[in-house]
Amino acid sequence: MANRSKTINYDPTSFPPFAVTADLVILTVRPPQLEVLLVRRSTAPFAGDWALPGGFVGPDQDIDDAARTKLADKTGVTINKAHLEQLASFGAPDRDPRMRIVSVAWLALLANPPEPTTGTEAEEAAWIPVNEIDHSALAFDHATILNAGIERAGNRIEYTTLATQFCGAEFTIGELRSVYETLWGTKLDPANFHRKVLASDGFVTETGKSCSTGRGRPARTYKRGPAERLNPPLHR
Amino acid sequence: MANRSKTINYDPTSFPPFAVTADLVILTVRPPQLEVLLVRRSTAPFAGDWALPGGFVGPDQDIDDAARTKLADKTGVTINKAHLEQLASFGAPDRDPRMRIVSVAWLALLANPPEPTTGTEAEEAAWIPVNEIDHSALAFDHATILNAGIERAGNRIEYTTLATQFCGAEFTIGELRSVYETLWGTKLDPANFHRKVLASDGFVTETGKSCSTGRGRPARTYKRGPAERLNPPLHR
DNA sequence: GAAATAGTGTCTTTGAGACAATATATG
DNA sequence: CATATATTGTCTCAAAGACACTATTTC
Repeated sequence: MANRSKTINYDPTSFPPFAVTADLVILTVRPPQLEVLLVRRSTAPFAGDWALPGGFVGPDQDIDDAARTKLADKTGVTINKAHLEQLASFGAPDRDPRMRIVSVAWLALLANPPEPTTGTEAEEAAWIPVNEIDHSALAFDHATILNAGIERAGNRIEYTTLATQFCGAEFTIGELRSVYETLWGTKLDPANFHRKVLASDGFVTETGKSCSTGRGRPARTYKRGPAERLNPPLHR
Repeated sequence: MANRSKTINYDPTSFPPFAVTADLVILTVRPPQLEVLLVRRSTAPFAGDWALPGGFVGPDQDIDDAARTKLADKTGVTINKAHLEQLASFGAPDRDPRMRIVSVAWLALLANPPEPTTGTEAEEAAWIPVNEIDHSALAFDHATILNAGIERAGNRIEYTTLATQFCGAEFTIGELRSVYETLWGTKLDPANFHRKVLASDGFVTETGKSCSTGRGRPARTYKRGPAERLNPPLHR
């Protein structure tokens, strides 16, 4: 192969190989907590530490397919029921002590996830509230990746309708509001939030039904609307 | 190494290696045109086609360092004079016919760049107006990457002060406006734009000087302010 | 003076946010 | 009834955009 650069001038097949992994920040909202799916590592390095679920990308596997597969593998949730987007790649030379590994990180947003399926694997997996996580105890550079995922999720719901991905098929405006409050760590005015959501074209559509949530007046329920972008956006 | 997944269950050192490249979308604004730095490939595959500048990440090289190095190599511009951020990674198995290559793409924003330094390389390099590019003629999946870069740049300048990266050290409000108009492909009201920029705290700071731009009343000049985020944001 | 660009003033509309008021459930 | 949540109404303030107007240059 010809050189493509003066500064990096070699045959890439001649040096120790890179491996590429797909690592996932899988978030769910259980008000008032934001939770992330973590696995406990059973082997070195970082044996016993919590880590993001992830795995190597196969030789003939598309990188998004690796992410989708891992998501289904860990949560039993197929891609049509969740949101999955690429987050960023992390590739410091020493981020994994075993070999050179570049991690392509993904962000997944999920509603009402089942308990993690540890069945076929030796690893322990669990939903952990993000504010209970000791970031310095996460394996590799996963604390950095987790932070990037949480920040991205908070930003996304400002301009897109993705907050509904954290709700079931039918939900109340109050439930949707608690998603925002959880991700943003703020309290929002119920009255103003209500009006803004209904005014945002295509954000939610009425089901015609109501549901009692325990105390208080029963709320009307809604389902996801056709819009993907929020117009106008919501502000923290 | 232990298995980290049921679905992907092998020793990554045992399969044909991945290579990782850093590919750059280097943009500059020469009103009324947005231009990108492309190199003409001299070898197969895609010999003779235009491609994004890029190169392999070295075995012990941080992925951002590979991007910084390539940027300096191609433009002679050091990182302090430009903005560089990670865009996304592209890793379809067949995106490069030679071998498995995952590309980490980066976005660079530059003002008044020198002509590309083709000196030490055999490759032809040139600034090409993006609306003159035949996307189907770009090598690999670089059309996709280029589009992602242009879209990202347009979004970034809504919420951040990065538009000033396309201006020289001192610039007029009109020059700044033409950056927005070029990236967004719209015309903005000069009066409202002027007021909004000056009202946005820390966006620009006065130099006290003026400059004549040919015809019309000479404009005051400004330099970049301390702010990184735009408050309130600008809208298209 | 005509044309061009810079910069200011002002009015209208829209959305954000505070908060009062009403509606309907549970205990 | 007290309390809690849902939903509607209303008022105020800030920002967006339209656009008239003034300022200062070149030709």
